[in-house]
Amino acid sequence: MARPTNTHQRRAEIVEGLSQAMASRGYRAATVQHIAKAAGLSPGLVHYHFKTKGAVLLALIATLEDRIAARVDAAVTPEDKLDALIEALVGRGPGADDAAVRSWTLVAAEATVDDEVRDAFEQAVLRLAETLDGLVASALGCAPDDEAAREVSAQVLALVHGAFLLSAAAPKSIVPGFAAQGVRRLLAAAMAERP
Amino acid sequence: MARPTNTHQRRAEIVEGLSQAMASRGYRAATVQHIAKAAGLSPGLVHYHFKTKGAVLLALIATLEDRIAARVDAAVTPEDKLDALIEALVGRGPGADDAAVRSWTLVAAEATVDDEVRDAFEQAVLRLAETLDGLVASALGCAPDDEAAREVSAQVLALVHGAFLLSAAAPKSIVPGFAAQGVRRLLAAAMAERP
Amino acid sequence: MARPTNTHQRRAEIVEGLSQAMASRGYRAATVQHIAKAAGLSPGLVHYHFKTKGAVLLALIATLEDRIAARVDAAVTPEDKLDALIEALVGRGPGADDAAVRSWTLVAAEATVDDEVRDAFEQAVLRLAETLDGLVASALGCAPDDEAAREVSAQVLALVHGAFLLSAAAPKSIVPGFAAQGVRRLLAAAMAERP
Amino acid sequence: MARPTNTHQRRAEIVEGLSQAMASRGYRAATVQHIAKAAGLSPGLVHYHFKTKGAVLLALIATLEDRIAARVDAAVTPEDKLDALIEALVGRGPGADDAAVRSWTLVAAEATVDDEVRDAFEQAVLRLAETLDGLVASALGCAPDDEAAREVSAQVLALVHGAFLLSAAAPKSIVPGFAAQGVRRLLAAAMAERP
DNA sequence: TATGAATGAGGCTTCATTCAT
DNA sequence: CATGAATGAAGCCTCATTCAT
Repeated sequence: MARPTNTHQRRAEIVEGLSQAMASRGYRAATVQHIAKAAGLSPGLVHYHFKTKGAVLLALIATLEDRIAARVDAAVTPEDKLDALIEALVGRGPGADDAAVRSWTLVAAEATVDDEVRDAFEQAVLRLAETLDGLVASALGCAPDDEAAREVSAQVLALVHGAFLLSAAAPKSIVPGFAAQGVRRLLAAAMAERP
Repeated sequence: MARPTNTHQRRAEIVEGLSQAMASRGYRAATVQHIAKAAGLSPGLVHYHFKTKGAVLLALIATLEDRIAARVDAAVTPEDKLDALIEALVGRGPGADDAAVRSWTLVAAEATVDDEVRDAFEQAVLRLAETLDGLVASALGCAPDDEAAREVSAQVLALVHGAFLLSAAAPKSIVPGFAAQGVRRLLAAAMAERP
Repeated sequence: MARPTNTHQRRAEIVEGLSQAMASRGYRAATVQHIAKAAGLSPGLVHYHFKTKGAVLLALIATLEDRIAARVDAAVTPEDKLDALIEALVGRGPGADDAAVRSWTLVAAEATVDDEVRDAFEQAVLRLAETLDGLVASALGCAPDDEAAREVSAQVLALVHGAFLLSAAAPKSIVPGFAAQGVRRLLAAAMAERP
Repeated sequence: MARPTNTHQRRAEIVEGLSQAMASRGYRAATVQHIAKAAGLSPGLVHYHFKTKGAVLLALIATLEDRIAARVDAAVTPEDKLDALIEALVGRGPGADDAAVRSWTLVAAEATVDDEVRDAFEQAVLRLAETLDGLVASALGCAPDDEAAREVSAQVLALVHGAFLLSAAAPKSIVPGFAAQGVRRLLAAAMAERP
């Protein structure tokens, strides 16, 4: 009798709309109008499905994290998983989504400044870091909670985030592929340090 | 007779005001009122000295770059200069200015999204990178335009930027000092690669 | 065969929903969503049964008036009827309905400002006043259209409405029971004035 | 050097604008646009001088209370003061301001529904009630904190508020002057009750 | 009848910028 | 140079109402 609900679908569309809008103008400048237009919806509908614009951003964080995790899960060996995680964060390889990677960085920037966003982003990063710890430990041949593994893991995370930030903010300062190579260097040095 | 111009001083105060205001709220949310209040001035005066809010941001980029360069210049040996550059970007060591480092990251985020800011930020980064190239080359014992040196230099830059981004956006994901150690690892690995 | 119409029931539920919603937020802030939720219905259904939100308010006025009249009718002697009327308007006694009394005052407030509501509210008040005229006249022992009776009646009405308005808007300014006593005073004074 | 401040004057104009706008449409329907237009100002300026629309309402409460108190103060004998207070609340006599009296009732209605407004309105009513206590006590020839005096005072307040509410919401139900006579009746009855 | 998604007008508020003083 | 009031465009959000199902 009643209409079938399409809330799930619509919410996904709106989140995608934010991602598109953010990618080209940043979060603050991405107006609800922009989001709606990018999703092919009316502005009012955005607020029908999300209480506030901020709520869309939180949903986007969850979506991006899921997408990254999915790419890691799809890989089989630890080496492939490590590559997949890096590629997902740097935006290369199959399944690359430029808007998504740009959004991730812009979310980080917003997290710098908004408490609620920081909390959500931090949790997502910590979950990714945990995954990364295991992959790095496997590469180094040590336990996942080994201190060295965690340090390298954090450095890899920083390198990768910085690489994308610079690639977006100062494109001429980077060269394609340098991030992946940097990760290899970090791992190599850590290996060499081991007794 | 005419009172001495204080334009230079005022502009510096306004730029510093933006840095303060940005540090706690980001560029977009830092209103001209906030800038003026942080500088102890009236809002109208901001526009007397700068045509637009964007112009203040461009001035801030120049100021931040100068400050970093000054810290590098103050160091004597190449090793010290390298440390100084890293510390300046990560916000540690003497002369550390939390607002300045936060501002630098937030400028990077804005550069991601605003063409004019990107141009200015990119130029600044390229100049810093050039300096860094030399320091890295010196550490590796090769020519400054050696490809390996430039790659490592870019990786260092990425690592450092990422470290600060994460320290601000997901503080729990990082550990103090991990960035400096990461830089050492990158250099060590690069050394090891050399024939 | 055709399913039995439940329109009557539904309309009553919606009107009651408005009363509930108004009681806690006022008429303007009571959204159709609130009304529907309070009635346990969907928003669309409100507009299926009522053309506009204003139409629900008009129906509420009629309902409230009926309810007051019913309490008066249920009483037997003129004295009891008078008490019943006052208690109904002040919201005490058996059958008291806090939401209903609050709604009545809020309807009065809306009547102050909306022509259509004023017309409906005025008619209802005039009918109640007519009843009250008779009861007061009976108490005073004079004809229902005696000028003194009508004046006292109007004063009683004003006292009672003001009592409830203040009890809702400035609760600390009133004491329970003071309104009923005030009515007695008005009647006593009027009695004393008679030759 | 700087411009002389006109904040005080502007705030008063805005408050008066709200009073005008409210008088004809109620508080909720009085938009900031309406307020600004009634005051001959631009909408943005309203928010330059008041943080929110609600803040203007709070300022209006204070203004209305002051105005009433001023009329009472201007009278000399207690009898005159009592008359002045009643006339001020019912909106008759010299200094009558229809918009102000309508606003007072509409403020009461809003107080019914908004906590912050209720607090402010309640305080204002309590201060007026205290004044009224004294005047009634003087009329009855008893102490101002005599219980009877306070009861009568509250009844007078209720009668007067109700009278105005009805005069605005159901004009046909009232007759000019009935409120003042009602007050006299309340006082007369209270006198008669005294031993 | 009933549902709940969808629309679009309009409300409150913010803010870069201008300008009279 | 300096102040701070003033403007107006634009943003986020709400909500009565409509409509496909």
